[in-house]
Amino acid sequence: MTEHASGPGVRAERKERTRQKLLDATLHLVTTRSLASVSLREVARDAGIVPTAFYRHFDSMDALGVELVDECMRPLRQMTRDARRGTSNRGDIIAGTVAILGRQVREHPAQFQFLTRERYGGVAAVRRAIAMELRLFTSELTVDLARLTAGADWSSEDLEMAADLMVAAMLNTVLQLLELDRRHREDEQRLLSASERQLRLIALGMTSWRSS
Amino acid sequence: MTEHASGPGVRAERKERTRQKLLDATLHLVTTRSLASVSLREVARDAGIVPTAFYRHFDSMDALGVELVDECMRPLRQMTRDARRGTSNRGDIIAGTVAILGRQVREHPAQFQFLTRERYGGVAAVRRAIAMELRLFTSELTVDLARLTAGADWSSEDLEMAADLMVAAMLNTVLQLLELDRRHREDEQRLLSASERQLRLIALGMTSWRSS
DNA sequence: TGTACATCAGTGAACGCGCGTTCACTGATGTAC
DNA sequence: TGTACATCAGTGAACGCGCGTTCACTGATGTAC
Repeated sequence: MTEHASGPGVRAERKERTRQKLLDATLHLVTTRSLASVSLREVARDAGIVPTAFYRHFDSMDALGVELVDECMRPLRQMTRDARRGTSNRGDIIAGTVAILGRQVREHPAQFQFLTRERYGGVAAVRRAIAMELRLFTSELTVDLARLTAGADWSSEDLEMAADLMVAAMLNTVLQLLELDRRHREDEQRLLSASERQLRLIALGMTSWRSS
Repeated sequence: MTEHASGPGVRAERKERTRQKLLDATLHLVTTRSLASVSLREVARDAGIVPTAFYRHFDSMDALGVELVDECMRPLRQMTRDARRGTSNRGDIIAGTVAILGRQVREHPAQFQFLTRERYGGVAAVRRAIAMELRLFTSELTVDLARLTAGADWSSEDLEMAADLMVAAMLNTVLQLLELDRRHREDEQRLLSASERQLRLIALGMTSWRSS
């Protein structure tokens, strides 16, 4: 095998490039419509291959959708990592997190569009994949909150409740950001400011929780 | 015209019944898939008429979808009215509201399913109709909050921010309720309890807002 | 290095199917006198 | 009340279209010797 000595080889490289073209074409098509209404033939056409060649890469559009979830989750995971790093350096966790959220949505609108639209969309396998990733995201935030509230006798149930609320608030912000993305960008700061105050409101509630 | 003297007439009654059958059939089909993937022929078949007769009632599936939004909004509007009535009588607004939310979702799962799934679904006209209704819902809650916080110098912007957060939290609860609806109902109370604590956490934050 | 064979991404014809929409129609219900 | 005509919800045949999927194929790339 040439591959072991000198890399993936020309054929493997080309295959990977086509595969990526299929994913990109689908992501592009799905910004204006739902995944369920995008056909295999459309995707193949936009990727520049014949419909039958699609099967060299994915078993079905559903399978492609699941792969696309994984790819679109990368900005979200990056966001978590960035937020963690920012936390250890500066003081204001909330301002930093919201800024990162805004930047990620601005830079990867299609990915967030896909995730939020298909979260309750028509393809069950895609729904499940997104739900799993979001559960992971919430449980990570729960752990972060546990660290931040150490000593204030929070039950794990209440920590999860608070994390869930924060994730809901952030997802709501993402949806609002995506909605205005198509009209006027000037409102972005207003939205991010509201998002920041929402998280601050929750944090403020947490300082009084149980101790009130 | 017989109608003016003795009511809608046999023909009009039958037409209305068929129209309702079309809406019901669509609502039923849409509990497992997205509206965009439901065909006119399927709906007609389930309603017991020939595909071409569909056009006697709606111009297209999109038009039917918009009508369906209106119909599905009724439980939500009822919820708002019930919550208001409960507020004036008893003391604990939050517990009452969450109980009403749980009851409405339990009694009208298909309607909530449709609204939450199509909120960011593939049909633009339906998305717009739902967005309009939810904006109305949030603005009504903003007014309620203004009444409750009278004297605590809240800006209208902050009131809207808080109302938006509460609506996001409640929608998140609705989505979670619908997810478990298909598995085990025993968790319903656990979810509603978490939802109640989330709203309480926000309310707690509001009491310290600005005054902190 | 050169040759003979294997692999496999992409091709193109073909299929049967359900779709939305058109059209001329039927026959029960409604209206006018 | 009885009759003649109008309305219109629902019928059924027909259309052209894009769909997912099958199949045998081509020819460039990879492998073995």
